[in-house]
Amino acid sequence: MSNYHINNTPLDEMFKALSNPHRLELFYRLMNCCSPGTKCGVEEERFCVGELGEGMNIAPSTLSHHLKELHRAGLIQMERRGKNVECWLEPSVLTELSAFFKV
Amino acid sequence: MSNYHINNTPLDEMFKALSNPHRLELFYRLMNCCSPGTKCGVEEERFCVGELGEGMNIAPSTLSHHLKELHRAGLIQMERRGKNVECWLEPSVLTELSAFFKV
DNA sequence: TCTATAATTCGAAATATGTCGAATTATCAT
DNA sequence: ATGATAATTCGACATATTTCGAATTATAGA
Repeated sequence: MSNYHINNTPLDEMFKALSNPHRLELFYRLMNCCSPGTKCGVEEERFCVGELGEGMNIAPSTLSHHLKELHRAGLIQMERRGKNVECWLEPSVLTELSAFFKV
Repeated sequence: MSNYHINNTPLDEMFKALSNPHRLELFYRLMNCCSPGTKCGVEEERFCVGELGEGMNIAPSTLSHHLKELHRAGLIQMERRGKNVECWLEPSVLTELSAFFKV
């Protein structure tokens, strides 16, 4: 049986986390803000939960739930800073996912 | 909104197809048989449905269902040859999925 | 044409997921 | 302390998914 893991998370759980359109959108937003040289490289400018969900038309509780799923799957990082909780993405996750599909 | 598609399939549907352990296993088996130079490069030696599911302990109807899902998501190819239905994987799918995660 | 094999379709049942609103917790500013 | 803002937890409900067995279809061979 395939037992492929990335950072101790079974790969199918990672894909499950990415299999919902809202969650994929959230992940995608973090992808496009955390590239080296752009926004989230700088710690002070990470997205907080509320910002991340802007324009997505989902309840705050749903947003929270989705981000927790992404976090549980090891896809994103979360950390409270004051009233906000900041989210970001470790580039190594992208590298390893990319490598999985590498021909 | 993220509208990332690969071959006309929304990316979240591809990940949904890969989000089930059995389906991921099936996909993985095809990945490890269709690399250039190995098995499935040669048309005569592609896996058929029954072979692909060997040892997975799922009913034939379940196996069929899962492969259909992978096919609907554009992840694998299927074609009847006699009594069997052959399955294989186009390398371009791997390339594009890998590219999505490329930092 | 009849039989065996490979695979699919169908219907049903159990389980999981996505979503919301209400209540709660955490933190900051006054 | 009190109030305001950000986020989470909880419970409920509707919908989707996974799985099976039985019935069906497709094909090859005797």
